[in-house]
Amino acid sequence: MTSARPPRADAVRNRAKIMGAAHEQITAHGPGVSMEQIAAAAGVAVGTLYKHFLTKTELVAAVVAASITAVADDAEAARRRAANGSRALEEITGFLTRLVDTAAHDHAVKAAARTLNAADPATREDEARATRALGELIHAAQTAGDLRADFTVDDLYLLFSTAPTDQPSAVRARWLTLLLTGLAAR
Amino acid sequence: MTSARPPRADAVRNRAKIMGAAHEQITAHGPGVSMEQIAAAAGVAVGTLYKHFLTKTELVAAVVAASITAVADDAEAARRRAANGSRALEEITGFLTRLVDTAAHDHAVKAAARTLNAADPATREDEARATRALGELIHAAQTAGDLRADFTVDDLYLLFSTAPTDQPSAVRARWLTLLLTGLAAR
DNA sequence: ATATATGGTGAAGCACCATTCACTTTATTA
DNA sequence: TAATAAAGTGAATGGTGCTTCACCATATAT
Repeated sequence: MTSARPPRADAVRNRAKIMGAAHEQITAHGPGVSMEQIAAAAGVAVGTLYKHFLTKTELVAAVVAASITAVADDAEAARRRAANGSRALEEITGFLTRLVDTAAHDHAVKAAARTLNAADPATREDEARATRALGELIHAAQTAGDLRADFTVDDLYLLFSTAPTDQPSAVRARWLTLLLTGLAAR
Repeated sequence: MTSARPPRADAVRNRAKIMGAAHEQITAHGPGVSMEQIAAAAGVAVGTLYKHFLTKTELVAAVVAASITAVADDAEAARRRAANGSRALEEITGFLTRLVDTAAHDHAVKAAARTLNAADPATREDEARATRALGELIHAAQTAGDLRADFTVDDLYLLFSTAPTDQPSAVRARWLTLLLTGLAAR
């Protein structure tokens, strides 16, 4: 039926260059960068961006989606380590720390946090992968008696979305400490 | 020396109208609202805004400063109640809850959180008032044995700046619970 | 080698916004 | 009441940024 001719070689090359430049620019300057700037970084004309992505929104979404894939991969790696015997709570805090540290100098990941539950099928699948892996980690930590029993994956997403990504590393560490041990006196 | 003639009556009236409209518009639509829109809401021409405030930045700063005054007043009221016998920790969580609830539908307060340590003398004084009152509250709660001993006013500001103000009330409540009791199993 | 559709180009259109300024209106003062 | 300086006006300016399109270049298929 839809026997679309395969894309031209230069089109494939340019698409990759555009995605790379967009990721780089959004990471550095936030989703506010102009299309002109992304085009310049990719070494193509603005018009070319529009041959590949109908709107700027679509381009940003593609970059964000790639970031989510990376996050899902990290979550699965953490679960695997926990299955091999490392402590699940440590894997959870490690995952969260890495995520927050990344977000601190990567606007793309930060944007991803706000995008939860609003994307294309492939991204939905990545979200599901992350949710599955994190859910298992949480369950393991609870079984080990290290994590409060009512903690959920949504809680974890909530905490990430509120992380102080614009603060220096020491402040981020303090934030995690307060979170882990709570405000109340022991 | 500087015997500047007192401002005209209509100028005073318009300044008030502008501040009111600006606060209202920023609360509703964020600091991104156009000067046109603020002028329309105030019932004056754009040019008039510029007779009172040299730039948009200055106008926004004035609105934010007013919000900070209100916050400082609230902090002092909470301290007063604690001095009269109510529990200090409850006053702290009450203060934080009110602040977050307000920020949830008031972009001006949210902007104020980002403005800490960067303003005119009067605002500095308001910040100092808030910090003094909250510091005393924290000390009282620690003396009562309700609050972790290493908690500081900066911690409180950190937590507020990371509050999920864009989430529904139930989520905000959950956030506060996690914060108070911590993630670790009891 | 030629044909042709796919991809690339970037100037121009369009919309939005902050800011300015020459001019008009009006509160105040004498 | 007349003079005058303060305040108000809003069209115009200039800048930025997304998006479009008529045209050019070239990779691929025959």
